[in-house]
Amino acid sequence: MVDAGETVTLRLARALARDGYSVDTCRSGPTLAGQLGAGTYEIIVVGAGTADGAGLCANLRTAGVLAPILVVGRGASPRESATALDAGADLLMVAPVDVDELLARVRALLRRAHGHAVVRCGPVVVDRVGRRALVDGQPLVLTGREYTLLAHFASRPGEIVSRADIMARAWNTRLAASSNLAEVHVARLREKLRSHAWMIETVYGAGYRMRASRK
DNA sequence: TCAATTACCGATCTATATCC
DNA sequence: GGATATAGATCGGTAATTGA
Repeated sequence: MVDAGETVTLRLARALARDGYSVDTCRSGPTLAGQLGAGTYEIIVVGAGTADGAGLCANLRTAGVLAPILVVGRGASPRESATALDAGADLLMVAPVDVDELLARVRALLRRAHGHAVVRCGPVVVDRVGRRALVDGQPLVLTGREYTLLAHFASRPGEIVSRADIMARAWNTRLAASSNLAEVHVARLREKLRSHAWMIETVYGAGYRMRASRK
């Protein structure tokens, strides 16, 4: 999420995080360019406080960024809207933005970009667009962090996921590496998986591995 | 030494009650 | 009826303890 107006950004970012999204924020296009180098994003939201939203869109597209871009404008005229869309924006919303509508637009853009992306790993099914998870067809009630962790594991079955990777994905590495947050949340996730807790296997000294079936 | 578990705390959200 | 205040619930985090 790019926005120079921090108050608005924080409010929307908080709403997105509450909905289970992992959110990075930055205040300008150049800052975003640096962050894009460090990782990939499923969607980019350009806030109303950004000086040149259309220009930023154009730069992102020129740089080869394919992720959907949602631009929040300040009462944009039809001409300004057209400029932003032509520059590479996928959707334009006019501030002030209703948070529920923003979340719905984000989901819609992700649907358009990915289709109904469903990740399956044995009895676990993760709907990445609907942000739901099922085990043996039964819905799992997960918090945002727990969902992020499960989706991350499920998309890498059989692959060792290090704690550093977990921290980077779910916490954007903003916390100290000495924190045992990953352990705590994995434990909570296992608790909710109940009889399927075996699916998250500890790889001593390396991290965790998601297994689709018992050995 | 590393990983798992548990208890506890603070921040935030939500539902309900009260007041104007 | 709408706005505001309050209490309880929930979530995310830290720290301490235990076990392999």
